[in-house]
Amino acid sequence: MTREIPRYDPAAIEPKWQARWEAERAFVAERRPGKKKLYVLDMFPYPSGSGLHVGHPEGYTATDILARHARMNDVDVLHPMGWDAFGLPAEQYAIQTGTHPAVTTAKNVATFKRQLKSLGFSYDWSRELDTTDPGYVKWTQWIFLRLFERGLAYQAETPVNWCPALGTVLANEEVIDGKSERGGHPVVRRPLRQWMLRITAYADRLADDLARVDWPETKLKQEQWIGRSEGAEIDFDVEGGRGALRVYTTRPDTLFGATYMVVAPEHPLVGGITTDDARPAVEAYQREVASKSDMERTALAKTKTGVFTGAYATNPASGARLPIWIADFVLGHYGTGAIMSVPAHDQRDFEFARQFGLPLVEVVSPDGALHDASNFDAAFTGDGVAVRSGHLDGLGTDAAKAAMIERLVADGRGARKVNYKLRDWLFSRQRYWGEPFPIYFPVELASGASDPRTDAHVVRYDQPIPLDERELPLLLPELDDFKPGDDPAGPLARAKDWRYFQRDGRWFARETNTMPQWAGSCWYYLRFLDPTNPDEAWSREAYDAWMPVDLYVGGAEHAVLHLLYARFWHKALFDAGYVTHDEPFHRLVHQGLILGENGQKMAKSLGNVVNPDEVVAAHGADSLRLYEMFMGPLDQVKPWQTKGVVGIRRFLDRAFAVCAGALGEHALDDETSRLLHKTVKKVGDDIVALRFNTAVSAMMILSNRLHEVAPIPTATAEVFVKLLAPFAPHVAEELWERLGHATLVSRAPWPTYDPALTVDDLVELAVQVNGKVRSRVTLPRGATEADARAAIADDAAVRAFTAGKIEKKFLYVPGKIINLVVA
RNA sequence: GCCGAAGUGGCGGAAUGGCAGACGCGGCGGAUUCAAAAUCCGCUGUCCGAGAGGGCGUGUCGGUUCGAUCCCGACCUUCGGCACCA
Repeated sequence: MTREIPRYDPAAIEPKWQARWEAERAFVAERRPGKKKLYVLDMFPYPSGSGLHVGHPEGYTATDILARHARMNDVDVLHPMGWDAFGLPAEQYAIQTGTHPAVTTAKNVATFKRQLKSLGFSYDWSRELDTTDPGYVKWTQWIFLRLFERGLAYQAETPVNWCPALGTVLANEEVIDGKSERGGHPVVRRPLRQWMLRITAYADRLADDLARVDWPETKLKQEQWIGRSEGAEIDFDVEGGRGALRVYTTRPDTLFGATYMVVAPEHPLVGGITTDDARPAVEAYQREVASKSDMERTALAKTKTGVFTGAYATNPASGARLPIWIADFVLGHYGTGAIMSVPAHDQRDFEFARQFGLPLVEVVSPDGALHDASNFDAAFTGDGVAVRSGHLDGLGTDAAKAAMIERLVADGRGARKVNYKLRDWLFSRQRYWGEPFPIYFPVELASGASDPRTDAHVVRYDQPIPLDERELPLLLPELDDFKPGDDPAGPLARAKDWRYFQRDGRWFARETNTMPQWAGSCWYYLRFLDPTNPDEAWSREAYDAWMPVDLYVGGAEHAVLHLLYARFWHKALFDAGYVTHDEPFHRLVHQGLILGENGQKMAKSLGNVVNPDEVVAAHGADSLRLYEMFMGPLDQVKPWQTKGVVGIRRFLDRAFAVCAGALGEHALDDETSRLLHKTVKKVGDDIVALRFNTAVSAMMILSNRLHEVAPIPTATAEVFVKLLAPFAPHVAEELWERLGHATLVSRAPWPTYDPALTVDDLVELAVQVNGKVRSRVTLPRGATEADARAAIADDAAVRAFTAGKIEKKFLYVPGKIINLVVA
C-alpha cells in the first residue's frame, strides 16, 4: 500500500508557523518560581540600509537553537532583540538628502525586523527596544548622570582631528597624511573641549576580573588593550635649579646606565629648560610634531628624530650629566611624558643613541662579565646580572629592580608606579544623531545684552550642571539641516531655541555635543530585563530574575571597544548599587566571519554578497538556518557555498518525507533503536556545547537510516521531529501537526534517551601489530584481556605479521584497540 | 616586531592519545525516464597491483609513547589583534 506523501514546501509552511507563534505568544519570557533561567543574548544590530546579510543569522541561529532547546527543557528563557539605531550612516544620508535620520532609521528597522521574523527566530518581540526611542534615551541619560555624579564623567581640552572644510571632527582612521580621507582636505590637530569618561579608574578591575568570566581569546585582547605595566617613577634634577624631571620606567635596575633623557615635545617643562641657543630648533620641531596625527607620529619603521634642548639633568644614581632631548617617539600622554634613556638595554633608546652619537653603558650583563656596549648590534633587553651599578652589582634583574626602588624611596627620589596604555574614553561627538548630554551651563551675557540667542555671551563650560532627573529625557531638537557647523560645537549649536533657555531669570546653555554610538549599546542588556518600565531603568525584581547574561554571542570586531565599555559601565553601576554582579556577561562567544564563495570577505565591491532573502525564497528559512550551522564550528571563519544549501535542502526533503510517512506502532530494529538513542544524546550534548555542525551531521545520519527502514513508527518520528525543532522550527512544527498534535513542538518536552542504548553491546576493535591495523575483531563490551587474546589467537591476518617473532607486549584497551608489539 | 588562532581529500569539514577523512558538496557508475530534471542505489585520499592485498598520507623537521591529526620543541605559511606605551 502506498500513501500520498505531501511535498515539503517551505514557502507555504514558514509564514503559517510564524503567525501561529505570534498568535500564541509562544516566546514571551516569563519567570516561574523554582525554574532554571537562561538569558541568551545576541549583539543587537545597527539597522543599516542594506538589510541583513548572511553573517547576521549565523550567531542569531546559534542563540535561537540554544533558546529553543532550553524552553523544551522547561527552562525560563530571555531571548530579546533590539536596535542600535543611533549612528553615522543615517546622519550622513540626512546631510545629503534632508531626510530626517529618524525616518531612515524607522524604515531600516522595519526591513531588519521583517527579515529576522522571516527566519523564525524565537525572540520575545514584546521586549524589542530601540536606542533612539525617547523611553530608552531617558535612561541612557540617567546612567550618564550617575557617572557624572560619581566623578566618572568630566570635561577636558583634548587634541582632536578637526577638518575645517568638512566642518567636523574626524577619527584617527579617517585622517591620511594629514588630510581627510574623504575629499583630501587639510586636518588640523586642535584642542577642543570634550567629555571624557574615566575608564582608567577601572583599569585594574577591568583587567583582573577577566579571570572570572568564560570568554575566548578576547580576554587577552582586552588585557593587552588595558596594557598594565609595573615600574617606578624617578625624579632627575635639571641643572641650574630649573626643577626636576620625573620619568617612568619599568627598568629602574638600569638607572646607572641612563646616559641621556628624552621628553615629549609637548611636555610642559620644555619651554622652561630649553636654552636660548637651542630654542629656535626646539620650537621648529614642536611645530612640526603638532601638525601630525597620532597615526603619523607613531608610523612604523621610521627613523628616530629629535632635538637637543641644551639642558642637562643629573643621574641620581651615578651622578652623570645627562643631556635632555625632545623626540616624538616619547608620548606626552603615557607615563610622565619623559623617559630616562638606557641605550644599552632598550632598543628604541639604542636606535636613538646611534642616530645622534650618544654614549652607551652596559649595566645588565647576560653572563655577569663586563662587555663594551659601544660595539653592541642591538640593545640587550633581557634579564641578567647588574654590573657597573654600585650597590646593585651582582643582583639579578628582579632583585635589582626591587633594591633600586627601595633606595629611591628612601632617598625621596622615586616610587613604585603602575601605568596603563588604556586612556580615558573620549565620549563626545560633534554630531546630531546621538543622545544629547543631560548637562547645561550658565551663560554670562555681555553688558547690556539680554538674549544669548542674538547677543554676545560666554558659556561657562567650567560650571556644568546636571539636568534634573524629572526633566529626562532631553530630546533632540528638530532640524532641517544636519550638516556639521563651521564651528566645532556641532549642529545642535544652531538650534538656538533648544540650546538656550531661561530659568529664574537667568540664561543657560545646553551641551551641544552628543554621545557616541557606544552609549546605547553599553547597557541595552539591562533594559531588556524591564523594557517598558517608565519609572526605573530596570526593576530590582527583573534584574534578579534574569541577570547575569548567561551567553552573549556576537562578532569579534567588538572584542575590545563595546565589550570593554559595557563592562566599565556595569562596574560603575555595581559600585553605585544598581546591579549586583560585577561582570555582566558570564560567557561570551564570537561567531566566525562568513566569507564569500571566493574565500574573500563579503563586500558589495567584490560582488560576492549573499542576500538571506534569496536563500529563504529558494530553499526556506529552515535550510538557511541549518546550513549556517552545518558549515563548520560556530567560532570559525568559513566560506559560503551555495551548493551546500542544496545538500541541506535534500536532507529536509528526505526528513519531511520520512516523518510525514510515519505510521504504526511497530518496534524499530535494535540497531536503528540504538542509533536513535545515541542521536538524542549527541544532539542534546552538542547543542549545549555549541557544536551545531556535528549535531546537524548526527541528524543527517539518523535521517538516512530512518529512510532505509521506512515506514517508521509514529513515536520514532516524534522523537526525530523534536530533535529537529530547535534547528528547523518551521518544518518541525508542520510535521508535529501532521503527527496529530494540536500544540506546538516548540513547547514540547525535549526527548530523553536510555543511556544503556547509547553504547553497543558488541564492539568492533581494530587489531594492530606494531601499531598498524592488520585485522578486526568483534568483542562484547566487557571483554577481558584474556577474551581479547583468545579472539585473535587464530587470526590469520595477525599471524602473518607475528609469525616467527617474539611478543614483547600485548595491549588491550577495552572498547578501543588491541595492539600486539612483536620483534 | 610582539600577542593570539589555525594549517586534514577536488571543496566545507569530522575524529582531539586508539581503525584518519564521519556528514555534506562535487565527481564517477547504475536504476527510473522517450529524454532530461528530480529521486533512488553504489563507488569516490593517494600510489603499486588483474586481484587478494600492500606502501604512503593530517604544513615541515625533531621528540615523548606500544600507538600522535591530537601532547612537547623548533621552523614555515595563512588569518586576526596590537604596534616607538619606556
